[in-house]
Amino acid sequence: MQRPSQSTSPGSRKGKPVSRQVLADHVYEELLESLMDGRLEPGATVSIDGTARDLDVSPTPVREALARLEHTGMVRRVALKGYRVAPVFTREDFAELMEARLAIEPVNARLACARLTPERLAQLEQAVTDLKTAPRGPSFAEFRDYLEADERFHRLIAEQTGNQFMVAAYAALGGQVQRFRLFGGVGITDAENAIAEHQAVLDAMATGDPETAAAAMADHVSKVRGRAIADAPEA
Amino acid sequence: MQRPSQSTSPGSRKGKPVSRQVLADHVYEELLESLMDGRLEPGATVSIDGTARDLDVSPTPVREALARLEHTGMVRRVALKGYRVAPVFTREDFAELMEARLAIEPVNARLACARLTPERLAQLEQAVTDLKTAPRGPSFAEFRDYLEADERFHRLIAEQTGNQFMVAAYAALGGQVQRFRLFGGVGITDAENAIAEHQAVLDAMATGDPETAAAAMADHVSKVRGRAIADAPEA
DNA sequence: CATGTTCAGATCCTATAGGGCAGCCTCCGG
DNA sequence: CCGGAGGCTGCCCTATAGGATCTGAACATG
Repeated sequence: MQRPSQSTSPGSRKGKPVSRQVLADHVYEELLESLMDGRLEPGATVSIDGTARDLDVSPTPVREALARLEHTGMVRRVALKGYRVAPVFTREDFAELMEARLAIEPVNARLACARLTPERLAQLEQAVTDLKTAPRGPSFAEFRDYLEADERFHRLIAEQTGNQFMVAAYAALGGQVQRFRLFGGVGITDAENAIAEHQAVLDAMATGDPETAAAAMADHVSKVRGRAIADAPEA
Repeated sequence: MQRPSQSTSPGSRKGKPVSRQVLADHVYEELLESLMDGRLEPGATVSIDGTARDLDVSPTPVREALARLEHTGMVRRVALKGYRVAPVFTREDFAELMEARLAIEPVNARLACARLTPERLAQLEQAVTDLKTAPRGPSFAEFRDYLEADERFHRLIAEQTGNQFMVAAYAALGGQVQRFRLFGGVGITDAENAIAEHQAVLDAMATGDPETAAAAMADHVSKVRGRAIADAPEA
């Protein structure tokens, strides 16, 4: 067994026991990254045994990781048939996703605004800065950082609400957004507009006016929806 | 192995292949019911091996079922330590939960109102009727049906939005509500008021006015919050 | 009495084995 | 040429075994 067998070195006595991981956690993260990066295309089957061979583990941790992933909507499971990557978004799916974001994200912005600390504000500013400086080339590897910064901005706002349930509700949506941008045919042609809208949200939150922040977020999500529909006229 | 070995009888040729289940599904439902019913109290450890012995299965399906349950927030996992039932709600947790419901459920009511069919309306009416007729005795077994009808009413509205993401967002909250009512010290002292508010939501939806329905739902959730805080003054 | 140590049981975690089912390919008879 | 039977392979699902780790209690020691 190639178990890491952590802390066999007798020297580091006070080695941080921070959230020790097990194989299933690594498999989960590996699969999640593959899904986010697009290495696993929509509709592709995710074989338990095959994944286990690829990652050089037994099927048991893979099964556990996939059971968790199923709840995120990234993969779907059919009993006795196996797992497969969730199919591509239709335009209706995208409309539903944006409808849900419109219901949740402005509320997040309002709540986050009320309990904003300088430290958290700095994190948001960093995200917007990363958004501006990230390369936006045509290949995926080139705008990977852009998407990551985008998602981070929204996730930070959700976390800053301090409301665990709003975080959970957003998490049920957040992963889907990035996946859609990979496979929905919508690239980042809207980068300039999106950056300006993110900046507007950030400014409103820095000002400290919750209603303005909520309005800015609603405006952003609404415009993202409009641009995506315009960019991807096909099904 | 006591595998069901479905359709070994040669007679039934076209036996319906209705969503074949596996052991992990049964274990999942069994654990979920135990959690909802309160047989598993908050903070109690859920041993993988022990549960496997109780249900007379091997630990593998139990592990898969618990991995799914973890994502619902009903149980928490610590690596190399095991699973335990999520702790009791604090008053802050409850306030957060109601805040999240206030953000989501009125939107659900508005969306559901727009695409209401007679059949779906009948389902909602049935839920309200069940709410009125369900016994409301002091013991859990007596108001189990009441809680079930309550949860069903809200879930139906979420499903009637036709928006899979709103359903997912609500599902992240729905289970928590029932659990809180079991352990939060709040019984169903508010039954009469709650029934009237549900009826108001139903009437508004039947009328077909989305904004009135949303307002009625917001009013209901808001008042539930107020009553719960009044009923449970302790931590 | 307080404190550190040891040990045993329970538990988690992973690997491996085997049963059963579905799809695919080949082969053969019409 | 074509359709079906049969074998083969891959996969899912569950059980079982064994190593690693944690917990709690008994016990020794200052």
